[in-house]
Amino acid sequence: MSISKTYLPKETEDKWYSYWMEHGFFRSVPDEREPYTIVIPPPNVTGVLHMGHMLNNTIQDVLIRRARMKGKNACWVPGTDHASIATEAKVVNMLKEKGISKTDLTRDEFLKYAMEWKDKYGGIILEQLKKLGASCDWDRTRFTMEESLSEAVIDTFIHLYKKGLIYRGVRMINWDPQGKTAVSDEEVNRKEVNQKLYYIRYAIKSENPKDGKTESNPDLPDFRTSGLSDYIIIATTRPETIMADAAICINPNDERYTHLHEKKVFIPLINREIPVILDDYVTMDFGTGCLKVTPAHDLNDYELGIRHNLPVIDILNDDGTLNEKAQILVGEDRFAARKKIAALLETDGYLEKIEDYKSQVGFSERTDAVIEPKLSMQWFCKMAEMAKPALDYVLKGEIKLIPDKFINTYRHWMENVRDWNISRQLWWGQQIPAWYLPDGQHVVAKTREEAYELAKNLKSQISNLKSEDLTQDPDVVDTWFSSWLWPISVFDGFKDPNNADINYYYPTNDLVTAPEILFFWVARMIMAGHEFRGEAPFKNVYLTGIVRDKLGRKMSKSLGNSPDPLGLIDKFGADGVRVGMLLCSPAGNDLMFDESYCEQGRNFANKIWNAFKLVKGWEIDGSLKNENQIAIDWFESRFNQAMTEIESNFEQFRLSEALMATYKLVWDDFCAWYLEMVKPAYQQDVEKQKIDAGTYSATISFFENILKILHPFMPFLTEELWHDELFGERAALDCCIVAQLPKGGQINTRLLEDIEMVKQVIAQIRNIRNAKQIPPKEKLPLSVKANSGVAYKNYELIITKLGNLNAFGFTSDKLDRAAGFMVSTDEFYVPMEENIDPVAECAKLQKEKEYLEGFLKSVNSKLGNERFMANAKPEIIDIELKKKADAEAKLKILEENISALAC
RNA sequence: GGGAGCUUAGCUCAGCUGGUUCAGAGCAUCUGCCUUACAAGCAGAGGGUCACUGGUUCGAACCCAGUAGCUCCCACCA
Repeated sequence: MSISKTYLPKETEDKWYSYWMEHGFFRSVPDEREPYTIVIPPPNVTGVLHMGHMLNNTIQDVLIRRARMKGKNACWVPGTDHASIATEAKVVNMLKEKGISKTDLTRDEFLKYAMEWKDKYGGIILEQLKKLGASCDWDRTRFTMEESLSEAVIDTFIHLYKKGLIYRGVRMINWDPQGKTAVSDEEVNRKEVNQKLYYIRYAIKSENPKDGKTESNPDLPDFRTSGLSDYIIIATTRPETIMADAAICINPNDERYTHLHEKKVFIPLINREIPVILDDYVTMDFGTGCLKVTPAHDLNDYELGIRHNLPVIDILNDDGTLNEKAQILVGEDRFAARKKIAALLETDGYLEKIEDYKSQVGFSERTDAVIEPKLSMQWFCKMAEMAKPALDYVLKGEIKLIPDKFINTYRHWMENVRDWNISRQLWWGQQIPAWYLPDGQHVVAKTREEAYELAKNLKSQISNLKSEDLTQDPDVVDTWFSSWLWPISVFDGFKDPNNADINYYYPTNDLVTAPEILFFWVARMIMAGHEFRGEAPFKNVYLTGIVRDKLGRKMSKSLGNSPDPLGLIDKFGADGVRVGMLLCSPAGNDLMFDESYCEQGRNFANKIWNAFKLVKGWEIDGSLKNENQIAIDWFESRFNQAMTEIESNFEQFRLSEALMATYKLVWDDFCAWYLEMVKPAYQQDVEKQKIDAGTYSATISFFENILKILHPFMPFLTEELWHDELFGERAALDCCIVAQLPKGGQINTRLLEDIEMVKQVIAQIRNIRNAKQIPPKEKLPLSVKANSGVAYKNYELIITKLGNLNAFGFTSDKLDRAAGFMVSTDEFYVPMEENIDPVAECAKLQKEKEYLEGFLKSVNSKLGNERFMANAKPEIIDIELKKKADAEAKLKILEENISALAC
């Protein structure tokens, strides 16, 4: 049979994924084994796979596969999030394209469209995850808006309401005029924006009617010509809100304005009279020291308004246009109005000046619209009480954040947490289970019937209240109010709090997610875990970095700098991409992604494929003796050593280092050294090189173990090779995916050290070839003058083979006419036909000597330092003493050689 | 404005309790090789003022202080 020259991922990936599915390897049901559980951070149901998902899910899959191979009952629960704002926006757009407006539809009609749309386009992302090799238990796929999960949301709402943790209140909220919904503080991105600061004149109401402006004489004074000083100037970035002004505020200590105390002023253009109030909230040295107070459109102004009992005049519609309360520019968008009002003010002489100004403006995370502070009746969830235990889990280490630098951030947030605005003015989501009576009172209940029963018992209940008189709150809850239940709800822990699944799988083990949602999601899951199960929902939270491009920019659709993940898989194979993602993802740091990492991954897959091809081509000759025992013993030790390194890396979630340790073990130790040591030598006269049975079986066994440790990183390639007849007959269920990782074994450190020396000898021989332009095929002789304790005789075969020698001998004398080198204190000579250039040789030795002398000097100064001897740990001193002895021994030999060369 | 973190080779990063011949890895680069598994490869090599300045210490990439640059989080100065 012919084996392809390179590994061809396309021929294996779908095949093995289907095979794993068919044989139920991803399936998990509770049993007597120890569980290992991960719940996926549910991607948006309408989302498509991006690089962040690739990273995140590669990590989860590596963890889950490794747990499976360590004998645990590994369960990875997949699913999607209904993502109310994002999905509703998409559905609204889709309808708009069809010429349907959301406002023309009833709630039920809209939801029907949305559900159809979700069924058609939703969940694509889960199919994409399969291409990556994600070994989720697909039978457990959940959706945050499916019936039982929604029911959990409603039940928890009612539970928290009864407990007094959910309340309704008027609050200044972040209004997204584009999404027409409130968003939480955390969903507002503040960005610095170049703005204008408008200086506007407000006329002061005169006590004396003859002086000018009074209520009865509200004609506009002409500031341009009158030279009147009976006005004050305020600075604002939002001139379009002057019509909503309720007062002008000055600092009571501001001496410039004492004459304004108790005065009133007129709002320009509309000439509404407002008072001048005093509050030391106003900074005297900012702007003009006069602040226009607009309670309806600014949080601080709102609070000022409450303190001073000011009216709230809301001049904006929900879509950001001005309403009739503005009196002028009604119907204009807020930004258009800003420009127009500036022009009006200018025309009428109210505009003193305009300055450039930079300030922070809030943008909606979902729609990127400028957030409008707006007063609104909203539902809130009290946080302080729930935050306390959630903080303790992390501070006490019951939940570990990896990397731990996030603990500080977490603490800061939890200690300063604000109540959570959980209502959203949308239809796509779980509708708030609150019911309003015609008189405005409300009850909270799961169904209309229950609500009616409660309503009937209210004190001030209207006579003849009918069930139909109740109207349910039209809003839905924030998406996070369903996803915070995820680790519990996926196991039906609300509907059936004592079921076998939840008891077995909860708390889950590791959570892999992005630091961006540490508060949105992780913190709240911890709160919910504590509140509803009395237990943390997971033990470790691994926070991945943000995938950025080579230039360090966040990958985004608008920048177009994100590669298509499926395109990458197509190009480099899923295994190659997985390796590529991990190679550039140091724990907890952002990663600068570049395709070349995937290329490296693909090359690695190819390397393994070719190693397989080599071994596959071997034929056993039973009559041959095994002469490779040393190589076999060495690799076994090396393998066991690497296993402990890899294990330790995994324990610390250093996945990229675990991968690198594996990479080097396979590429360097196995392919470049071990296989080269044992592979049958090139023989021209023999038809086909053969191998002895002992070496063959050892190599096969090594290879199989290598496939196992590679599997979590490269599941497809390893499964493909696993089933080759090279490894013998396999039963249908004997798959790499469920193979058990080898247990660690003996590590012969002496042998490992010796082989390191041997490698150096071989490298030096190759160096001589390079330097002297000797072709690799030409065999060379080598003589050893062994001064250290290394038994080179044992390694004669290896050195002869890899150095391509024709003679390997020992000598007690230095050789002339030979290229020499040293490894540790041992001397090696490659006799040469030609004369060695004594000058060059001498220079080389002199250089080495100088280095050693310098080194020895520093060691000696340490050893001669009383304080060092007094303070350093004994083992450090021992090391220094050994350094000294080694250096001295080597120096002695060098000096002899130099004098022998007579230079 | 407040807080956290980062700065080590061209790139991405290790460097764990201050002490191995400690300045490392992978990639990239350069040189030589189409050697019978692999040119997506093999064999070698070069490459660093550990951001800067001081301090502590017998000893500092590592601890401390300051400076510069970058990143992130939080925050209501119109």
